[in-house]
Amino acid sequence: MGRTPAGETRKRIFEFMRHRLLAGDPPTTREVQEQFGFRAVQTAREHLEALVAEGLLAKARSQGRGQARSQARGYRLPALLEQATENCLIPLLGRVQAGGLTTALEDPEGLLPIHSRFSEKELFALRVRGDSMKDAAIVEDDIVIVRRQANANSGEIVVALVEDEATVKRLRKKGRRIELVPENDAYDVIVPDPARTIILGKVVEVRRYFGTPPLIAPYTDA
Amino acid sequence: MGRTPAGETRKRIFEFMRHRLLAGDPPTTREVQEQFGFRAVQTAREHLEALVAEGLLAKARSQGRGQARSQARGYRLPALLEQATENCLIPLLGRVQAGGLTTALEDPEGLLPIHSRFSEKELFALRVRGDSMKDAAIVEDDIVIVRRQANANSGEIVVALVEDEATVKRLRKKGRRIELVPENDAYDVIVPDPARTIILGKVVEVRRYFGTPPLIAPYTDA
DNA sequence: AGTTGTACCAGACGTTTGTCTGGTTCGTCA
DNA sequence: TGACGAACCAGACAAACGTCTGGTACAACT
Repeated sequence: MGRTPAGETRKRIFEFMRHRLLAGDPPTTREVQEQFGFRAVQTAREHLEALVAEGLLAKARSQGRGQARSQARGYRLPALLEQATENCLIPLLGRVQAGGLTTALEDPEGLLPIHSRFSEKELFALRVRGDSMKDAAIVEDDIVIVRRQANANSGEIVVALVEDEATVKRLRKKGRRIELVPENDAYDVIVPDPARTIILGKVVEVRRYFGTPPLIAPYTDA
Repeated sequence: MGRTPAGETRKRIFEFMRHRLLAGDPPTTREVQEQFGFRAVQTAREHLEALVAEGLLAKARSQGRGQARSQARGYRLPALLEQATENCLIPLLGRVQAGGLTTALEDPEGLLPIHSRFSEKELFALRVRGDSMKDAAIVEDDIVIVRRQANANSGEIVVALVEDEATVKRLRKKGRRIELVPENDAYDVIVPDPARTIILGKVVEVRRYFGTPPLIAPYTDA
């Protein structure tokens, strides 16, 4: 029977699917059936296939062999399919004061879940200490997300290890020399000894959380 | 045969699972088997069950009835299980200049994928225009993530609709009156007409992207 | 030499789950 | 009034998939 107003149930089903899929828990056809009180699997299936036809859902490929049948729990969000490098966990390193090179990078608060175009392995996050980048709108307790790279262009904001201390500054190249420029009149430009300075990476993102701290997963792997 | 050095394959399997699960595409036991070239399903299964025993993986509950059997593609990341309200898509609204109340909130750039403790429905994101919050380290083109709420405490940063224009300011309450305080000496405090002012929500997060823009999903639903 | 533990293999059983065939009810439009 | 499509239902088949039983090979320790 055409019980519901037309497309109304369909929309609710899409919302349900979207939530489950974003949670990483793809439902089966029968779970959809039960969720919406259908007495036939086929009803749920027809709605789902209609959503696929509309392009709102996608079905996971049956990788490899025959393709007649889809896989179990195989509905996906098409937008997420395109961007494989979506969800990842990157180490969030605490505010480092000093210490050796290795210790400077091994004080993890945990793993920060982010969405990024970059590959997970080339990223890490660092909590900012001090106000030397105040005029670049980066302040104490901000989290900078850093892409590991040994070089950067002049003008980019980088994380550098100077004399075993990690610091966030704007990079300025003068010929073959480099300078680390704070964005705060109260601080002086650092002209580091190249032999004792390593560029850890380039800041690709800044985040600041008010009130509620970010979701952080416990640090598990190395 | 004890081919691999001990725990080496196990670690690689965990990495594989983690990637697949974060991508929202949980593998089957047999997919793990093929991925690692095992000739028996059981081998993959034993590794997976070992990871569950170590607490690195979890198995999805067979919700409801008997619990003897797990569901298909049922391995999950335990950290993600605990926090159901993880992954969500929130509308990113463009920089609004003017326009009616409704139009002010309906100029979506797309859907921004984020991880948050808040429920998806109470959140939206807004691109910041102008430098009136410069001293609070919020500048042009920043993205503020806002939790919808009609009231806020004094001192919190809010998004308010004043005379049909959306604006980010710090809220100050003076008795029954409210003030919207810019954090920039070049601007004056706004003492808005309460009848023509609505607090849209409170800023819970600020983001700034350098170089590479954020991942944004196309706007689909209403 | 025996024991123990890890990593692996072969094959099977039974549930889960996608898919199919065929049917009903209702609203809409010609 | 009939045709048609949308939404729904009943029941079944077959592939996918978790799980089990019973094995082998090898290293480490006693």
